[in-house]
Amino acid sequence: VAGVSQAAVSRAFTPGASISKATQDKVVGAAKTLGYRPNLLARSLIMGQSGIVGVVLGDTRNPYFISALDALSARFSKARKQMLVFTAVGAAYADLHVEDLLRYRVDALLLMATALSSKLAEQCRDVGVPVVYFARRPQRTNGFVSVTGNNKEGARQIAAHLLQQGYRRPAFMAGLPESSTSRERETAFTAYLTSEGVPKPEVEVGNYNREGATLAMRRLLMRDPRPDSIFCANDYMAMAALEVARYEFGLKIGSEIGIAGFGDTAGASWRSFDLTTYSQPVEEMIEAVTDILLSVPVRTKPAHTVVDGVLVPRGSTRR
Amino acid sequence: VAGVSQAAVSRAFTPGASISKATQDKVVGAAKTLGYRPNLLARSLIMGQSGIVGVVLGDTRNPYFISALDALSARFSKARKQMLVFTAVGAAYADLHVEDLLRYRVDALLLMATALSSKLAEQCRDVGVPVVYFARRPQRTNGFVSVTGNNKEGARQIAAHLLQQGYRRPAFMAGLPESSTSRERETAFTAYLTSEGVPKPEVEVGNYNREGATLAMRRLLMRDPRPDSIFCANDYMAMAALEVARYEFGLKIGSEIGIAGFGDTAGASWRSFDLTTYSQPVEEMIEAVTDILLSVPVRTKPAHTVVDGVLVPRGSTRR
DNA sequence: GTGAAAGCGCTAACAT
DNA sequence: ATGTTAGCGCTTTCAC
Repeated sequence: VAGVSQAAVSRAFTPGASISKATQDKVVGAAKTLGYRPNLLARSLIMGQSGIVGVVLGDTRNPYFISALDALSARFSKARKQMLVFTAVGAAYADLHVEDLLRYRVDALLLMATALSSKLAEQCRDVGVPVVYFARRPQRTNGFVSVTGNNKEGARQIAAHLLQQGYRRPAFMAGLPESSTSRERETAFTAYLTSEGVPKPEVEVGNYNREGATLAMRRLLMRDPRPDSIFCANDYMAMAALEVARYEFGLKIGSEIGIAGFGDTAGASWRSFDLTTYSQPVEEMIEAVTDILLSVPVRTKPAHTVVDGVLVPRGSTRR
Repeated sequence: VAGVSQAAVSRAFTPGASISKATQDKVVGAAKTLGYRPNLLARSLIMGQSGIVGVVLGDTRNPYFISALDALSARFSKARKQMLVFTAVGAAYADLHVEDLLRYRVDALLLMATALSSKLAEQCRDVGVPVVYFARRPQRTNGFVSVTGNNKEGARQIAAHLLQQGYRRPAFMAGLPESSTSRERETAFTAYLTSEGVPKPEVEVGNYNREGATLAMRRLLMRDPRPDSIFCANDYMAMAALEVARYEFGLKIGSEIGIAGFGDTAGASWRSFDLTTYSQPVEEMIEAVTDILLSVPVRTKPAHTVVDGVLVPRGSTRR
């Protein structure tokens, strides 16, 4: 090295360490000329924590999760945390990727729009790796943490809005039938309708993707009697549904068929869609996630954070 | 441990190591009951390579890069490589994030739709970390590798297509003026037009985002004489431009105004847009990237890989 | 085919 | 405020 001991170098790169300005400058100067950078892998080894959070992203088509990733990256880079990212689209469970992430000794796991088998989830807990679910809830609640939008309230408000606009035969397009998100939205939607004396809505499954939503919408519009409005479990499917109604069935959106989504995702506000929806505030939700993740040792936060959104009425449900 | 030495355990988890089936089974069995997983951080320390590739994503709004990330993740998880991901939207350079990535001893760097200051780029080379540019080209070509779509050929074909459809006053909407991608598309577009005796196209800058594209489109459509067709530097801006023309200016897309994009990104084929574009085959481009990244020590690949696309004519330029 | 010992680059406790 | 020493969990010669 250039003049000092190994330990001094370590201290020079540790923010609150006891070191004199003089030696600190010497070390930093030498580092600059040598192109030296502390090896954080080695630091992780001894410190027992890596500064890395594992992220598994289950749905990349939906721009909502991308903006969430974006917000997450911004917050993490401020906190000097890194993200080890996987996208696990097709797979039902994120297990495979999580197995790898665990080997890299991630400090925590964030599951966005995906779930974990309960076996592996328990293993994570045993190893002491906290697991946070984003926009999804774990099957068993024991000791896992989740951050979601307000699915129940949102679905309720959409239902109320549809009835108030004069729609009498609302239908529901589900996402992935096994996802907690879709189920919660469906249940609350149906509950409100029946409480108002409206018959149980027709349901088709769109699998949260475009092709599924297109097929599901065709099936819904060919039913007899035809639904006069559709609540789709997310905006992404709603946009596909809207195009089917407009371009394949020649329906006037709003007056002849009402369409609502969920999330107020990028695209919903575009003129081509002008989609009624219930917002899921990304920034707020990500803040809740990072609050949990960055205070890893502490666990004072409530197990399930539900972030309220707001009804965003637009042209797609205007009669 | 459960019966054997430390070295044996290591060999049990190293695919091609010399170990008997019997001890291997013993070790794996013990590992399972203990919940043991090899610590890849420690392995990285001694092996001198981490198995991690640093990815900096410069444009998350454009779904093209998301699908690229998706494809990348799929290929990497097969090769048991990890991705340390940052999104660096606002920033002109990815330097800040790269600095952090270097400390984690990433084996390679992938810059998607973003660039690096030449100072840091040189440092990467000095440390022996290969830098791959995706959909962007480095300023200085020395020893850096890039994978791009065929910007020149694509822009040329778009220009030819517009003229052939009978448009006589094409304009260009640039992305980020400093990005190589936008510049290449503009240059080739202009070159073809002038070679055909058409006056130099009007140009406005849309900054690759929706707000910028909306403003740029308004400016273009208020020019006198008004352009009769617009080539936008990517699909994402083209979709915004199309909505401005259709909903704000009441123009019939295709007959009254031609609009073309670049990339054949998600959304371009939707009925609402039906956008003429030149494709950038994600899978092929990502394959080129992974070929380079996964053969790290070797460097036989050409420095700049250009992946051909194909003209996708759609309704937005049909007169 | 297996075990012993050394060392990857760092931090932490202790001594100075 | 600084240097010394030990050790984080692994892979790797080198014996056996």
